[in-house]
Amino acid sequence: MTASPWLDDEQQQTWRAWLDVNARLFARISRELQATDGLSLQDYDVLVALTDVPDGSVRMRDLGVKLQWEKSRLSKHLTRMAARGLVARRECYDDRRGSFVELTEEGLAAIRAAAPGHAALVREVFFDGLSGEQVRELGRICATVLERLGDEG
Amino acid sequence: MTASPWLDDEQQQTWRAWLDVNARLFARISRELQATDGLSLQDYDVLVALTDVPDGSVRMRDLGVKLQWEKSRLSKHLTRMAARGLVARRECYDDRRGSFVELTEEGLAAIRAAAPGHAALVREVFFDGLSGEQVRELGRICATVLERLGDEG
DNA sequence: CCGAGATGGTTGACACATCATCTTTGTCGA
DNA sequence: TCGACAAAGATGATGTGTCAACCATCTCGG
Repeated sequence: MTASPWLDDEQQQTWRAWLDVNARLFARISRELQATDGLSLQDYDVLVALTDVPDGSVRMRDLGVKLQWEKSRLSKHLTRMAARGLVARRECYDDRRGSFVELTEEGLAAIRAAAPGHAALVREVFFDGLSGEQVRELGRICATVLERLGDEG
Repeated sequence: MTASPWLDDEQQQTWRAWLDVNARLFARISRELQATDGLSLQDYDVLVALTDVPDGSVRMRDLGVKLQWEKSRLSKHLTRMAARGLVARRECYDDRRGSFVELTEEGLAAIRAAAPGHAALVREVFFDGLSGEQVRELGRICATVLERLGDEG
């Protein structure tokens, strides 16, 4: 903290490239997913999280932890998804404050339809240009930064 | 396209880590900037773009190209920023459809106040954990992906 | 058992992004 | 020069994220 706070040229350049890649990657994938499957990237994340558990049913609270979403964000997004029939809410009898979210038939169909195209796109724009060693290095880099960000985001 | 569209385990893991890093990094930096300087990351980007030019005055159109923002996004954001006194609009006499945006004293003061802390935070959570070689490799990776994304985002 | 505080979830106000559409103005070829 | 088309920017509708406040319920120490 005593030294200059500034980034050197190389860092500056890398940082801008990082931001740029992310913005474009996100925009591209998100637009594609919306156009071909009618899902937002956030819908996709929720559906994936729900298919990750055996019976497709999770407590809101746990879903929030898993996705690292604020509770109000989760609540509102699920309301919208429920209105579209992709998920359903179920009461929680153990803890009457709580509630479960479960995958509907429609939601399952949607994620099944979207997943292959999504994965293919990610490969096409991201992984197909990188060597195995680059992918490993990138994995290490991300792990390092995640560590520095701490357990709380 | 004939092969399986899926990602292998290593790719899967790296992809999730990448998404996670981005979400958290963005959240952290954005929250910090808002809390300490009252600026959103988007405000910051606009102000940086304006300080990049000698007289702190740019055509909307050029600003849009530089930031890669949709024109309506730019228009609305600048309206909000102008209402807060960070920027001002000026007429364009060459092309009467157009308009200029210029940095105000307040805007300049805001970016000057915010920049050091922002840069320090980026270094702290991002670069300080990485070796020079990792930074260079990351730069190459970003460049590759940017290329694959094409000139249009 | 009770009351203070923590927790789960929803809601309202507002910041922000996107899409479609509109107005004004510029451009360029017939 | 005029008329079609493109470009610059603003705007309204809608979807989404954040923050703060809220209600209901749970938990736990006294």
